Amino acid sequence: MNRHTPRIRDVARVAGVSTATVSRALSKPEVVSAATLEAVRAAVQATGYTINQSARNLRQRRTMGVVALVPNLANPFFSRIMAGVSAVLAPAGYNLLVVDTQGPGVERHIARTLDRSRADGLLVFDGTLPADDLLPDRQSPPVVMVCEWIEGLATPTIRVDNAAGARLAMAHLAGLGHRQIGHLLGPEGNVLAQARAQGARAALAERGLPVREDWFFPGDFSLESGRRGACEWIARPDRPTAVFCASDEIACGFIGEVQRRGLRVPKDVSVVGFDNIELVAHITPALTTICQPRRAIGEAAAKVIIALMEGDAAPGGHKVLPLELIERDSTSSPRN
Amino acid sequence: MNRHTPRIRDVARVAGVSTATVSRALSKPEVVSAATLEAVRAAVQATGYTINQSARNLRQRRTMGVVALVPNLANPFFSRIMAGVSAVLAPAGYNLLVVDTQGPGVERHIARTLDRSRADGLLVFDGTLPADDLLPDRQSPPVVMVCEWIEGLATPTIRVDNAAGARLAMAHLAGLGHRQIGHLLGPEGNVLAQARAQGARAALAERGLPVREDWFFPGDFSLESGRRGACEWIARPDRPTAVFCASDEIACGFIGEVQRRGLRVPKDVSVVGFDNIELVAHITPALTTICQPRRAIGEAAAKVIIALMEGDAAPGGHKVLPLELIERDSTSSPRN
DNA sequence: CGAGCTGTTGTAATCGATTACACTATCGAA
DNA sequence: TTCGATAGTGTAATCGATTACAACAGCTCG
Repeated sequence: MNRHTPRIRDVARVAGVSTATVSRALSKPEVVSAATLEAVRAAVQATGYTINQSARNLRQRRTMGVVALVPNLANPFFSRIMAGVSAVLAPAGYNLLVVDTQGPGVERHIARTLDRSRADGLLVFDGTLPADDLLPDRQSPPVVMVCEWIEGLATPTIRVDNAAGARLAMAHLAGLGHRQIGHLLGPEGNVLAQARAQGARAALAERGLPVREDWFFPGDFSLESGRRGACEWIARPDRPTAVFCASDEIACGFIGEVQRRGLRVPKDVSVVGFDNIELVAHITPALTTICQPRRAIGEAAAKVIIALMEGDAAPGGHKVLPLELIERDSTSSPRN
Repeated sequence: MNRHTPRIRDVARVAGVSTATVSRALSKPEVVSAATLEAVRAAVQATGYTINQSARNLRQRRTMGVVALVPNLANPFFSRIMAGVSAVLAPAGYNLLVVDTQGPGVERHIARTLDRSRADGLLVFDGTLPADDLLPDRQSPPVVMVCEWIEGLATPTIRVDNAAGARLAMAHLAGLGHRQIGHLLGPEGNVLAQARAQGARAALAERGLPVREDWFFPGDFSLESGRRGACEWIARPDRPTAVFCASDEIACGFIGEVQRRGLRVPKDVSVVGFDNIELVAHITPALTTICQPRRAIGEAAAKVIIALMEGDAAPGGHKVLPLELIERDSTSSPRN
């Protein structure tokens, strides 16, 4: 019958009221009379009307969209956080847009998202973005940093205390009797990696244990860098009896290579990871690791950005979620 | 200075031209004179103008958005596919919206996305959605099924030949000399799980090997279901000497539990997975698995949906991407 | 009985870009 | 010189909902 999708005008005609009334019936039902409300409902049914979001967005000057800027979408670390974000955003009527900050020519694309007509809010998971772009001004939507942060940028941040997590790990290893403890680092410029390394150094120093830079192996959070770390670790004549890895993926890569070389975990080396991704409970040995409440991080981030978008000026600012050491089978007392 | 964000009218005034000209200068530069183009460019610079997407969307009757309906966002299997999708969508100017099809009350939310004013295209990763909702009509945007599909729904689909993948796995195990081969199933209603199970059965039958239903262990793609499968497998007096798992996560859960019980892989049981997620190359033993080209799947899906959105009526329809068995260390000849 | 509410509805302006159509200037061909 | 084609630009309608404002009915209160 209708050659095009029904508009609010069609509903109004069928219901015998004005478009204003239809609009009100749909968005604030409490201001229209019961009879009219019913008529509108029926007309909506009859016409199969669905609202045109673009028109509403234009008029209301918002997009109902939240953009998540994620460094490397392929990293499974983010998936559970995203699930948490989505679980809060969706019921509130917001759309979750995902943008990968890696890859060629993304700068342009990111810049595009940074204005209000694109998104009402921004969740930034990447601490390496140029801080200038994220400064709050009239043009750009509110920003919440998640996990990572940018030094000197005062923006609400949801994160964990990474240094404290590193201390937990080191305390656990030291408590088991290890006195020679190394660290597999995350990527050089990364704030998480830095905080974890700094926490590890501090924990060693506090206990009077050696802080040897040649036991801090370079890496980048990836499996492959864990594997390389294992090669370097093995090659060292005086190698640490335990290592704390800046991520679970590093730990998996490390353990895999160590085992492939015929050594045993935890017998020959104890290993602690960071993140507690699902899988590490099931590898052999099950990985002792620092558990990040990933879903809670996502949920918290979503709640804060919603509060900001809906006008709450100061919705709590920085939020630091608790970390926890999960002891499994990859750590034990050193051999002797 | 300006109390509000600059509009095209402001640019027009500064450049001394009409809004129509500004619009043309920005979207089809070839139709305006070089001088005007330059003036507009300068004016855009001067005013800091950025286009208002909502207005453009309203007028052009599109949203530049593609929605991905994903069952369980937390599943790392999807992350690399999403990276592929994003890598194609972003340069083409489309936004990627992600919706989790699990969780409470999502039906309403999904329904909302299914009209043209919300998204220009739909990528469906969930084969359990009601087929009716996805039937193409004037109201709903084009749909591409990815990985999973819905029986009887003629919609372009990007997938792999799951049954063939299962055959590859079984052929590999049979080739090693196994004659008692089991299968850890995916979730019951899932088309992927069904296709893989059916392929596994067929491969066994073709070779005259026993097809024993009690060697088909129930599961749901998860690590935990792999662990449970291992418990059941161990409890069986006459257990198969090899198992093919419907996903890598199942395989990891299975291997972990088997090893925890003191048995060895592949000595006591050979294991083949499905997907080739990054991690399984690094566990011990490295997992032999069927490699899905996940990034390529994402890229292909994005290309097809773009073609559909831009009007190509028949952009190739079904596309089946190649699978490959990757032999690692979790499979060997049976003990005797 | 009239002023002042309250509750309900309609009219029309508005959000900001795109684009159909009309118009002018310029140039080559007849 | 005139006609037509072409290139470049402006005017104003349009996309579809929201909402400021006004209008009006029915009531209460003095």
